[in-house]
Amino acid sequence: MDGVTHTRTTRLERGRGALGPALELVHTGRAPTRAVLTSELGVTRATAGAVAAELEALGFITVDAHPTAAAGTQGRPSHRLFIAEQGPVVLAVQIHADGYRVALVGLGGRIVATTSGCGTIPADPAHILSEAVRAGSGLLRDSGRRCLGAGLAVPSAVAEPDGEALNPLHLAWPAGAPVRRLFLRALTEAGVPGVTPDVGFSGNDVNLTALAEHRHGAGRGARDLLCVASGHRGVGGALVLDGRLHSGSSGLALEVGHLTVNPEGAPCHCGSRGCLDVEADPLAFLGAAGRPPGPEGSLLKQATDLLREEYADPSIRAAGELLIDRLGLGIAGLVNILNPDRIILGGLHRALLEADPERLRAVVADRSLWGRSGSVPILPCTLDHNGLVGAAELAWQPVLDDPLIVLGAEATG
Amino acid sequence: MDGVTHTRTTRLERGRGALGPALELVHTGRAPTRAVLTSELGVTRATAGAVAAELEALGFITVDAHPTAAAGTQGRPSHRLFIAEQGPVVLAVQIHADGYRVALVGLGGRIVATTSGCGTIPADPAHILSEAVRAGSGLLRDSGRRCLGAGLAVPSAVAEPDGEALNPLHLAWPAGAPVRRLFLRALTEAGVPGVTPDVGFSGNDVNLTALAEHRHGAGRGARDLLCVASGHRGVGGALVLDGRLHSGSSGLALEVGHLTVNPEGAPCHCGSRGCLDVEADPLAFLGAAGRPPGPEGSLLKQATDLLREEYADPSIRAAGELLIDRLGLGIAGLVNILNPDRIILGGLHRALLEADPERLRAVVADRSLWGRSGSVPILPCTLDHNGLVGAAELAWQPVLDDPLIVLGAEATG
DNA sequence: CGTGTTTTGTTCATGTCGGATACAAAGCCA
DNA sequence: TGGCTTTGTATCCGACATGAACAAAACACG
Repeated sequence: MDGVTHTRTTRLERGRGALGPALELVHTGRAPTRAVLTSELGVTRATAGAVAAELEALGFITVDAHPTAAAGTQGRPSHRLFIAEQGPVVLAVQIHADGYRVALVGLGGRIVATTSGCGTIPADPAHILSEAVRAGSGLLRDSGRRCLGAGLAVPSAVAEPDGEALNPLHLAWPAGAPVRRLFLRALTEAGVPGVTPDVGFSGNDVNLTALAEHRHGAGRGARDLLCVASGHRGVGGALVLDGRLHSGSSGLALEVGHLTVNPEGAPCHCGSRGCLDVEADPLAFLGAAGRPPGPEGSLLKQATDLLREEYADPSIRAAGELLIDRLGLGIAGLVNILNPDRIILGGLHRALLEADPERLRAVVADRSLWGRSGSVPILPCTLDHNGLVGAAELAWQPVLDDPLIVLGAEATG
Repeated sequence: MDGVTHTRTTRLERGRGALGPALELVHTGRAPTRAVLTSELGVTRATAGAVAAELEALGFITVDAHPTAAAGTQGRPSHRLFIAEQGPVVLAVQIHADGYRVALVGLGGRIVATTSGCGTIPADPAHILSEAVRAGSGLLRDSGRRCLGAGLAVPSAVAEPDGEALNPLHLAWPAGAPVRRLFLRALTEAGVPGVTPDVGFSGNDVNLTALAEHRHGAGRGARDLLCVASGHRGVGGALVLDGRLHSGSSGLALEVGHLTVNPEGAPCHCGSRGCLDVEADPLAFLGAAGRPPGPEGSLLKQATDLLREEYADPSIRAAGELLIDRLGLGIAGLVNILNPDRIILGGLHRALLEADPERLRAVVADRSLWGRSGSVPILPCTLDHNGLVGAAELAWQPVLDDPLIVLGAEATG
């Protein structure tokens, strides 16, 4: 029927009709049935039916043959749409202080297969990237799935457009390592296919956490989503605007670690004092609690364990409240500048929020300018492996923008 | 029985083809000829020709009948596109501390006619809005132009979605005055037509300055544009992302006045100390210069006159450098958070930049995190009446999004 | 139990929009 | 004057969404 089609994309490219929006609805779990798809897209049943048929033909979804009627509804039951069991995936790689993790991630942010490697990260980024990509390539072979792209998360700000890791914190990597290029080369050498010639995206892990949570977690439905998180050392931030990551003109936006939250605070390597980076990270909490970091477990784990298990201890509680107050001050400043409609917190900050939700919300409300802004919801992150899922989102994005590009790339797993 | 559904326009509305983008190109001066329009839109000559013909039929543009060849070019000379001489306009109103100003603004941000009224602003916003709108209505009658909408600029943060002036600085208005509703009512009573039922938009004046400069001034071509300005008291900010004003989820974004730039500084009404609002506005400069404000001339005028005429005086220079350092600190913080690709300064800050451009750029580069971010261009605003032009942009926006809506509204000036 | 009612899915004719191509027009250059 | 280059236009066609009519699959109710 509808043939091979498709000439050139114009510069007015609107994302090729309703296919892209439809796939995005499926991806974010907002299209459980054809009927919902119809209303969400705002098109006629005819169009939604055609779109669903095309998504099925492309292998993204399956439609149940014999729908069961939901209880208490009238009319003909709508066919349900499922993400295809053996549908395409993307390869996601995350580098962290203790090693790497690789996953195949399907539509809907579903982790299909995952593996990881531990050990100290060598000084040459190419080594660990190659190792991770080879591991991912093995997962791909085993799964028999088609791969549409790959994404990378690193614990560093990533400069656009070249994809250089500017401050690879707590890795032995040189500053400015061209991680995107190295990742691309590793993919090419391992023979990992993709849908576009420039397959392979990279991004700093807090940015990707925000993206993942926006699509599949605590940020669902938010228009302007602010994410603040502290994993190991330092504090990171990210902003999703209208469903797109705002990473600034050169990829360096939301470096929130150097907001001043304690004028008499500790000196920071940025030259100032009392930056969020040194006042509200796990090390700062352990210091305030009078528990110097021990050898076992990451700083984050030590700090969150303390918060979760010993918050009754007055000195721990005092340290927690101190950090909450500092964090709240920083967040209030961000609220005044960005006026997001939701804030989500990860890592240590999630644990702080869960230890005493009211205090943090009160501080933010108190220090942000307008009462209305003070009522912005503050929630904990909810996804596992959200950095990894976020890296996958980067790779999925071109497919969501135009699902038909998969026709151009011939590749099988 | 069937098919009653789907009266409404599709939610996929992409802005009706290439017409909107084409009008926007004309509006921003990037479509001088049909040939340029063709390449800028990325469509075929046939399409661009049809689009230009339609814009001409709608009365937005005129096409010269006998193009003159540009020197040194080969081939058939392209017909030039002009904004129609007697084309439609929008009504722009700006309220400021000393009165109001009204203008008819055509495509391209061209002020076609303007008038103003002086005097103290009465406590009831409805009065001055009515007076201004009546003056604008008179301008419209005299001009004989068709009016497509109206926009309002006020010196206050404006809360969305209701359009309330939260902090009408230096006006006797009550906080929370529903200026959008009052403006709409004044428009209706004066019989000013528009293209949509909810004609009439309002916005804080720094936001609108940013919008105007982005479209027609120093911000042309920037993708992420940050604007910081200080007019009378306090400091305002605004951000344009991808050509759209980012005003936050409730219209309160970029309230940059309460960034801390001097931990030992003066107390601010927000409860903190050393906020940009009280450390880098005209009053702060006059105080630092040892010149208490005099009775004649606005604070802004007194401050900028001092900067422009007496910068050789060491005490004036010292005060200027002090404010530049504080401003630079605040801007550096914003650069770290927003990573814009251009910054423009208005009001006092423009004068500070012009007094010593290198110092400000050096401070920002020094305090922003990455050298690359430090190289962000910092420019002075260039437009006259940029708040007024920005208010007009708000009114033009629906037309730029879909030029065909003018067909639905029957109205003549 | 059969008949309406409601909701969903599909088929087909229609219309709009932009692309592709061929051709015409309007200037340079020799 | 005849190429050469660039721009504008006429015509055809494909892509895609609409709208209406029809078919299908459930429930409601006498």
